[in-house]
Amino acid sequence: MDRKGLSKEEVAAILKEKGLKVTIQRVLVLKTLSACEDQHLTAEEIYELVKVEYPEIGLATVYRTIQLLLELNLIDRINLDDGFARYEIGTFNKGKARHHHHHLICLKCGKVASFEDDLLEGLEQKIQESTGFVVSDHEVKLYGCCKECGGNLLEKCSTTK
Amino acid sequence: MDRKGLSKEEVAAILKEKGLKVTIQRVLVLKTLSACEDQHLTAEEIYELVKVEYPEIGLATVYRTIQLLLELNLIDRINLDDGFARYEIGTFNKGKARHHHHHLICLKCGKVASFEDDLLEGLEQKIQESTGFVVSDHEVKLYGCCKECGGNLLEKCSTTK
DNA sequence: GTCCATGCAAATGATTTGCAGTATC
DNA sequence: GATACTGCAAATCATTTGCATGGAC
Repeated sequence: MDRKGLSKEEVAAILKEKGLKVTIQRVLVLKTLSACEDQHLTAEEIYELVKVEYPEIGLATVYRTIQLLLELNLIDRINLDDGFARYEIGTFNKGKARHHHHHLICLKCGKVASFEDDLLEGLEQKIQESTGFVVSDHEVKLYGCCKECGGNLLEKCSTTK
Repeated sequence: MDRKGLSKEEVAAILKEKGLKVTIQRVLVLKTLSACEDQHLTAEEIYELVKVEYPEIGLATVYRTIQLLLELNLIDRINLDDGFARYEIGTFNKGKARHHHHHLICLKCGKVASFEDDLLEGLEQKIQESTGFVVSDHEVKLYGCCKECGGNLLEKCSTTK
């Protein structure tokens, strides 16, 4: 649990910098998201993880904290159409308009990998010229079959999200 | 309401071809989606539209029909993160793996425009080479500001979804 | 000490489901 | 005529909210 990600002190500093009151609950939620930055956690999962260190926390607080962190652009919301919203820590890109992560979703095992790339720079330009729509951000989901599943969609394997 | 899209007969033929029992409710749901192909309707909106022609229909039937049409790949689900799932008639591309529509979402007026394009052909190749992930489909959302809103995100205007 | 944040329980709201009646094939 | 589909009402379940208490500054 304490293997990687930001320390409590670093997380507290971020909250303070954003003008937020620093509470144990907020620190732990953000620290958990930071430690699990490759995991796309649901609110319920965050709740369970934080409870390990601080069993008194309520689920409603987790939801309220998530809401707050979203508004501050500290975290991103992802929707994998399985009935849960999922969250991951933001990219902290300096200055520029916020960019979401992009995701590779394996249709066989359900695994989700993130990747970071300004894939669509040329496209945004093209769209703007042809439609007048000015693109400020994009979100991309790629569906297919991961290496471990062998690129073959016909077999079955276990699910990890 | 009867302006464009498929006729009842055409819709009935599609259902029959898929091996489904042809009922008034199914015909009207699919016909409505076809008539509003540029509108990204919610289940509730479909319900209201079908009720005009067939007031006895129940909301549960609309949901069950949508589910069915999704499984048959006749329609696509889109999520604009506003708490509703939205639906649009599929692209009917012959043979090939299914491709979602892509969407331009105006952050100012909320308008959503669709566009169809194999934007990411090169990228899919690149990803496959570097990660072993075989991409079979992609979904892209572009956020920004539409022509009518003047590409300036600071003003306000009415919302149409 | 003030005011905001929290925990609990109750409310909300989109979507799903059970069941008895009804329509399609 | 058998079976699958429908409508209604009740159930579900993620998320939100009201309110009294507790904690951060």
